[in-house]
Amino acid sequence: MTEDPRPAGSPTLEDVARAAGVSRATVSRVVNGVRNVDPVIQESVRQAVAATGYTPNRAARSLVTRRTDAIALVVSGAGDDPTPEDETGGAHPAGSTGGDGGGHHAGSTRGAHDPDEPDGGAGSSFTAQVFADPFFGRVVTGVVNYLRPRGMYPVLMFAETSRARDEVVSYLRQGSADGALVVSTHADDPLPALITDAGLPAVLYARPSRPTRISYVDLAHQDGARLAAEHLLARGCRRIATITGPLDVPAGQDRLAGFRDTMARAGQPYLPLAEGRFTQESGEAAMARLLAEHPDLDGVFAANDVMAVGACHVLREHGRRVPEDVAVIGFDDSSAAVACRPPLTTVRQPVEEMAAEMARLLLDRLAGSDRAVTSVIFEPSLVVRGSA
Amino acid sequence: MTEDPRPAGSPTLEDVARAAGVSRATVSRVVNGVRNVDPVIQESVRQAVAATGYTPNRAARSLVTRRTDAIALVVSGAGDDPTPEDETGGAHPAGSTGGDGGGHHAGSTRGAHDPDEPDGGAGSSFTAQVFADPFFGRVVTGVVNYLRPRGMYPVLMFAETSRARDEVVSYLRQGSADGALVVSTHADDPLPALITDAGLPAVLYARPSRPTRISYVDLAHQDGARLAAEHLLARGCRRIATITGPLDVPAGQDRLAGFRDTMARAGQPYLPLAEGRFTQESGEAAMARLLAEHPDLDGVFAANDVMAVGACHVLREHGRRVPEDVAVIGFDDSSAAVACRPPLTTVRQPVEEMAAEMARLLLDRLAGSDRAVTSVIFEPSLVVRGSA
DNA sequence: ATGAAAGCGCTAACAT
DNA sequence: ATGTTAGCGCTTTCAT
Repeated sequence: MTEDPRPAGSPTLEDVARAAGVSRATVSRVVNGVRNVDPVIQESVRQAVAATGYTPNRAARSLVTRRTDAIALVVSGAGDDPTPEDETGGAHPAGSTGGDGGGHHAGSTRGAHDPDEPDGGAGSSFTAQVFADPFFGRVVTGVVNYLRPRGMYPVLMFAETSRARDEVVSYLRQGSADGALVVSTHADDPLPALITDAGLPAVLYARPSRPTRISYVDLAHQDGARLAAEHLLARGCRRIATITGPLDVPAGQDRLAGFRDTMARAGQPYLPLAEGRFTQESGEAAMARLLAEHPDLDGVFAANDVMAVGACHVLREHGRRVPEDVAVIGFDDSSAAVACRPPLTTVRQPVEEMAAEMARLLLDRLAGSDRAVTSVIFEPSLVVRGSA
Repeated sequence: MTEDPRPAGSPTLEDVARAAGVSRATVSRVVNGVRNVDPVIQESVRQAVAATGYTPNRAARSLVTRRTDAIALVVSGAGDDPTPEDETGGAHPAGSTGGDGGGHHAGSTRGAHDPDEPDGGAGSSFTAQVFADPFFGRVVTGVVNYLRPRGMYPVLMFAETSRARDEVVSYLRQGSADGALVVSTHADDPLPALITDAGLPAVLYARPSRPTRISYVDLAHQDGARLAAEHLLARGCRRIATITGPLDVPAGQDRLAGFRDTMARAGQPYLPLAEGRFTQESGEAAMARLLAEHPDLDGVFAANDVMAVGACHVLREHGRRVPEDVAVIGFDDSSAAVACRPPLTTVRQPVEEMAAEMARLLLDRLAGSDRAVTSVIFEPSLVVRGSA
């Protein structure tokens, strides 16, 4: 009987305007907090908003503002498209605990799903490996903590194949996100170049291995390694070895360089080393090699905590006490460090703060207030716990 | 000189249409793969698309389709807004390695930032705790692996305060995402109800502690606990204790119930227990309590791997060998299980598959093919490694 | 300070 | 099979 056909969907600006007896433009101004609005009208509009339960439609808003208030957080690898023989090779996310491989399943497996790599399966997939390392969770934490107060949320993407990289670029070009925060886990990652070539705003975590005109945050890795070396030396260690990160990525190179330099300056020209891949498993293997060749070593610097944990395990299995017989020092100050027994003395990388800064740089760039390409380098610090 | 004022922004459908000499509608059809398009025209449109470098604008598309192809992945807590005295209390994300607390920072701290809880700082923040547990990374992995082939990506959100919950609801109401996948870490989480009350599509990971008309995936926790009990019993353990999860969440309750029942049926009516909070730290504390009261125990079931790891540490420190003196069995089969020495025998929860299923349920619901509220329960399985 | 109107780029009837 | 047209809901000149 009434001539008030309720609008089907959720209320629009139009509805609010009608309810408040003003124009759409005015409601829009109030909603967006634009000045030049009569306080009285302002109030009535607010009431109308509340009464109607109005919520602005993001798509409509984006269409005109050309902003989405979403940013992509992409974890990038350097791999080419996977080829049959490349399945497990090449890729080594910066620190994973390695394949969940071992262990045979016993007991009832009458689960509703096929156990052989179903959708979303863990497998040795890149995404699975990525989160096995505490590092990425910290990046997410830092990014979220910075973004959230600003009403923004990260869209999680992975770019480990060229196909995935194209999808990321495409996603950004569609205007699905205003920019990208990229954490690269590999050397020669083509993604940063792809993004900048497309003229898309982005900021990196860590210096790209290929020079690229793009802002990034990074750690003074060499300084961190120096802290580690000095600590080991000060402690009296004289037969020191190191488990490096992958030597094709800057972080791996720099940590080694910084450590070796400090050792050399201290009159220790010979530094046994074994390369790891930032995974616990690789750390274990590296430690075993080191121990085989240098049974008398009394100090080890691992280029990250996860490998240090692996080293501790192997040392213990070989009857060495940590830190009494062999002092071990890690890098990152991740949750793995405190979970370890003894807790790891380590070089702290303020990942959360660095990630937040990365987000800040991107947002500044988006706001247009800071167009220049810059880099922000953080200082590491030593955290002394039980292992050294 | 030419009368071809290049469009400022990126090319639109209009541009492509002009280049191909057809109408916008036709281009739209080609782009969206709608049938009824002459192969010849189809080809010329494709060329025009390539030539112009066209990419569809997501906002414009969303505006009319009312779909964003984005889904929210929200990690939810039950906390009220934090009050001064509530800072560290109440909240216990389902498993974190506990505060990074210990360890004093030494050495140079001439970092560019204030060390006292800056933007994005780790602190004891909810987000930081969440990712300290391997569990969430696995959820993300499963969700991403399911979504990605479908051209969708998760938006990461945290909802640990009532304010944050409102923001999540608001975000969804704005049409920023088509639906939500929610992983609740606490008992009495109000978020599921808030979401369904708002008529928003969502699927849960784990049965809500309050009955709610909402689909979810879950694990047959009791069956898992039974597997653990049977294994310990079969192994010959007769003085068995358990470290439970928080007893106000279903997963904690069910795992205890299943374990206790199986023990009772096996003629073991007395089950010493200590409650943990799914964190390594709490697992350590619980183990210490158990050991103090029952120095002769020979088997321990921890309600998750992270606590089991803590238990192993404490047992070793008290001179017990695992598994020779005390057998330890965990739950989840997370990366913590294989990282542990000895590697943990554990009850596997197929988190990645469950998360993928959760995503599938949501997408089905969004596609309208499946409106009914359902639950999918997965079967756990026993993974035998070294600790038991 | 407020309203009218244009238009962001796209899809989906509807017409042909 | 293709083109025409009418919006989707919003912000933003431009008038007033």
